[in-house]
Amino acid sequence: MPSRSSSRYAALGILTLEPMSGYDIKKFIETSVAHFWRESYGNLYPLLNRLTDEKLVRRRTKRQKGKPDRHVYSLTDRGRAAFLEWLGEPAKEDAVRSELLLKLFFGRHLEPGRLEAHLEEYRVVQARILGALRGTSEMLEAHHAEHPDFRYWMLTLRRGELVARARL
Amino acid sequence: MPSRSSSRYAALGILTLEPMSGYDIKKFIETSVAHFWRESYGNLYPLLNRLTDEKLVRRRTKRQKGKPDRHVYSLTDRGRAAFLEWLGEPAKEDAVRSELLLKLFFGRHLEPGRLEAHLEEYRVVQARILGALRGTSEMLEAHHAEHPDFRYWMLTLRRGELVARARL
DNA sequence: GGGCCTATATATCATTTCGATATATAGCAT
DNA sequence: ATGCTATATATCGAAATGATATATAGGCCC
Repeated sequence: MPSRSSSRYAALGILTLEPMSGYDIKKFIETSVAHFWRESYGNLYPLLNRLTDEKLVRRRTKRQKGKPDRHVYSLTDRGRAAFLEWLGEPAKEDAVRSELLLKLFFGRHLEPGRLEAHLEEYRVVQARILGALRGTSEMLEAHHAEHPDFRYWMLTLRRGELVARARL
Repeated sequence: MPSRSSSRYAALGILTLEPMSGYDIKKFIETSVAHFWRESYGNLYPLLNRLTDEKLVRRRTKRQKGKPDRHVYSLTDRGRAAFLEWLGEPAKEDAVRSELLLKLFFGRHLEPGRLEAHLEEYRVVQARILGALRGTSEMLEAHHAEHPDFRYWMLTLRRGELVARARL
């Protein structure tokens, strides 16, 4: 088993778009794939160091006054190859962990009102996410015509919300 | 922030049903909530030790010939109280990480056939999960009439599969 | 009856990941 | 003046994963 985590490929994939700093990568994730992918700094920064050691990315350091040095990472040929190889392999099953469903599962122990409150809150969160995503996708349509895939995820999430509504 | 992981409450919740060993808990998870919750032994065993130290569960050891000692854990009053408190709190957002969607996101780099192959594989997996779940729920309906909640998740998953089909 | 697989049962280990916190400053708003 | 937000990296403990080790009973297959 390679056991290489998919975090690394997420980072490499994002670097196919353009060279970025760790901070940029995090920002990019939050404004595009946040609804199905998350990264923490505590994961990202050590990861970028490892990728640099393995020569999958190249680091260039820019000194800045006031702020810490800015490390800009760009993909190497080896990095691109590794990314493409991963991309072609079948996707691993998602590691799902839904606290909401867990609470529903134990709903018998809950006084009736609470359960509905949990569900309602979930619905609100879903609606908020949907709204945010709609905003992003509109922006992307305006700026990046080259990503026709994007509608897939919007569809996915919209259906996700329908599911949430139906559950109520 | 309490930062208490929900793993502990999953374990406590399962122990509200009856006293069990770590092995039993794992088995229970696999045959009931597997489609939205997973636990590994590497997490579960240390967790049970911690819960014992915190007096949220009580451990009784039964010697067995051939097999290792069997540790049966039962919920204490404090454990039950902690579980109920957690149950009443709003559910945290799910930590989603979908490798499939990530690969779709970078689908531009993929030769056309591959993308469909990923999706098709996903659909097959979804169908398999659905089948397994149907089996479990039928069994539960026969044996445990006290859990009317169960239909929720079956609905949830069935819709999940519809979403997957729609995505294709 | 020998070999193999599955189930029972706990434990540990390296690696990943999360979540929180620390540090430092520029710029904007109140 | 004060505080908030954005920029930017880094580290730490705790939690979680996935793999592996150990040991044996019982069933199945040929």
